[in-house]
Order: sequence, then structure tokens, then C-alpha cells
Amino acid sequence: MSKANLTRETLLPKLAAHVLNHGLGGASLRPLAKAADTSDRMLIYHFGNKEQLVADLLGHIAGIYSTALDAAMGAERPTTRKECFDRILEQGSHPMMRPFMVLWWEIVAGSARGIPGYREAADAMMTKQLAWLETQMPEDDPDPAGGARYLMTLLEGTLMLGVVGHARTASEGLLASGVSPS
Amino acid sequence: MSKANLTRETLLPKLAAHVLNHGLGGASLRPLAKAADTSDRMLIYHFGNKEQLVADLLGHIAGIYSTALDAAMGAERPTTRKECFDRILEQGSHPMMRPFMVLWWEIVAGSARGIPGYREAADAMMTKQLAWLETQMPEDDPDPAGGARYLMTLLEGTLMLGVVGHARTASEGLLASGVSPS
DNA sequence: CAGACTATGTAGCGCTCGCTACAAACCGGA
DNA sequence: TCCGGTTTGTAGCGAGCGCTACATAGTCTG
Repeated sequence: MSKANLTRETLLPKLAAHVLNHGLGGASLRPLAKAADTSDRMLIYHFGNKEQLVADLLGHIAGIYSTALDAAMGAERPTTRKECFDRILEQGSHPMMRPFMVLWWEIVAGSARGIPGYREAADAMMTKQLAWLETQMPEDDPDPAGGARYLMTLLEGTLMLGVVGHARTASEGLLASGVSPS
Repeated sequence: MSKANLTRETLLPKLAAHVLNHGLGGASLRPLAKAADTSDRMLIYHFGNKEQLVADLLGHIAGIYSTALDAAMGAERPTTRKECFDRILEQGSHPMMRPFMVLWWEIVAGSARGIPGYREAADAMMTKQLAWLETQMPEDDPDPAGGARYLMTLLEGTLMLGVVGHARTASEGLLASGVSPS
């Protein structure tokens, strides 16, 4: 195995890939190490302890999410809030995003429980998403800032309901609200 | 220690109390047993294995939630959607509800990850909450069913944003939507 | 009272956990 | 070339995990 350049920076992408596929809470050092072609011994050496590793990993994942949003910045803006909402919801429901969404709820749960590092990562990702959403608001929207926050609240509620098998509840609610059809 | 009447039914309330204070995912048999004044040996004896214990526990907790909602059914209904939303949000934000909310996000995360038993419990709780919310809608609401679903989506989004430190984002969004002044 | 079945205590199995002790390999500068 | 620091491998520690084997106490039925 190539032992070249074993640093936090080269390890984090492989660790992130493993965590996206297998979860964060249940991840232990030895499987993580194997996923990064190294040993638990070296993970502790480079990160100090597991808590720091998880914190760094969450920061790295938040960074990935941020750059993914930057890359997804559409050229042409939607013309209505409804269109804006539908577009971002569809993007979040894309199968490619599934591992990320599964991990996301784990981060929310960790944030609620107060596990070190989780809250910060979750906050960063939401802040980024909000900023991104503001840029995606219709150009002629009377209140882009407030509208983005409103849409984001609706969006997160929709995603949560979807996760627990109540996607229909959300879509019927959105239909009644006039924000989104279907 | 009183060894009287050691059954699933007498065990579950004590187990639920422990889980509400210490989390579900990280809970292991021996601390759970101590919280219920018994031994890990007996937990396995009565539930078969840990997975079944967790499933039963989630069912029990969903039941607790359901009866709590029944008890919280207000005598006089709100007169506007905004009032309805504010009232239920305030109730959900009550400090007494905190352990339950923390556990809730763990259930959502487990549901997203597909852990057996989580999805069913989450679904049951949301279904119950929706039914409850429908009864709390203003009497003259033009579309109580759709309105309840809309408010619920907004509510869940608000709660999630609150958990990750974005309560302001949600309240500003609600302000812009006209549903809640905050 | 005999026997069967249920309920419980004690002890421990094999495993994984995060982490560490110790030594060897490597590598740059004197 | 030797030397000191950085990086890595091997082995293992103590603890906790879910779960089981085995024996025993209690209880109910015939």
C-alpha cells in the first residue's frame, strides 16, 4: 500500500467517503483506518483522538457541502418562489444526495444531543445553504431575504417528513400553501 | 430491590425514562438494566434480544407521545392559523419537552438510516401529530386538512432549524410568510 | 408431595472499542 | 557517518459490548 503523504488533509477525503456510506455515529477507528488504507494507530497519531477526528471530519464534510452548493449555482434564476422551491427540493431528493441526507440527519441528532463538533458543522451547512438560497431567489422577489428563510424552513420540514415516511403530508401541505404543486 | 412483576410492560416505562435522559443509540444493556433495577440477563430474557427491546421501546415511546398529545388537546380552539402554529410551537419548545425533542432527532436519524423499528415509530408519531393538529385548526379554516399539513411542514422545519442554531432563520422566515410573528 | 415450568442470579465467552507502550524504519542536517 | 526528530508497525491493555451456559429459587399443577 502506498504510504505516501499521510496527513490530515490526505486522510480526510477517504474518511469522509467511508462515513458517507456507513454512518458517523457507529464508525470506529479500525474500519475508518481500513477505508483510508492505514491503521487506527495512525489515525490517533494524526488527529490526536477520536473526538478531534470526528470534529475535523465534520468540518471537512461541511466544506464538501459548501463547494457542492457553489457548483450547483444555476446560471439562470427561477422566476417564482414555487419554481425556486421545487428546483432545490428536487436537487435535494436526487439519489446521488441520499448518503449525504442520511448523514445530515445524524448530524442534526448529534447537534441536538450536544456532541462536540456537530452543532458547528450543522450551523455552517445551514448558513451556507441559506446564503445559496438567497442567490437563487427570483430576481423580482419583493423580499428575497425573508423569502429565502421562509422557503428554507419549508424545505427542511419537507425533507424531514420525507425521511419518516410522510412525504405525502408535506406535499399536500405545500399544495395547500401554494408554494409547490405536486 | 423489589423483584415483583418483572415484565415487558413494567420494564418499558423505566427503560423509556433512561433513554429519554441518555439517548437511544448509545444505550447499552447494562446501564439500561440498572435503570430498571434489574440485570442485562433479564432484559434479554424478557425481550429476546436488544433489537427487539429497542423496537418495543420505540413503540412504547410513541405511545407516550400519543397520550401526551391527547392530554394537551386544548378546550378552546385557536381562531387563526398563526395562533394555532404559535401555540403548538411554544408547546414543543417547552423545556419539559427537551429530552423528548433530543430523542426525536435520534429517531429521525435512525429512520433515515433504516434501522429496524425507527421508521415505524417516527411514522406513528407524525401521523398522530398530524391528526392532533387537524383537531386544533381554527374552526372556520377553509381547508383544515391542507392547512394542518402546511403548518406541520413549517413546524418541523422550524424545529430542525432551531436544533442546529438557526432558530432566527426560521422565525424570520415565518415573519415573512405571515404565519407567525414570533 | 412430586414434577414441571418459570423466573432469576452468577459467571463468563468472544468480540470490539479507544488508546498506548515500545521499537524499528526513515530522513534531514551536522 | 552519526544523530535526533518524525513517522510507522506490532502487540496489547483495560473496558464495555451483546449474549449464553448453568444452576438455583420460586410457583403452580397433578
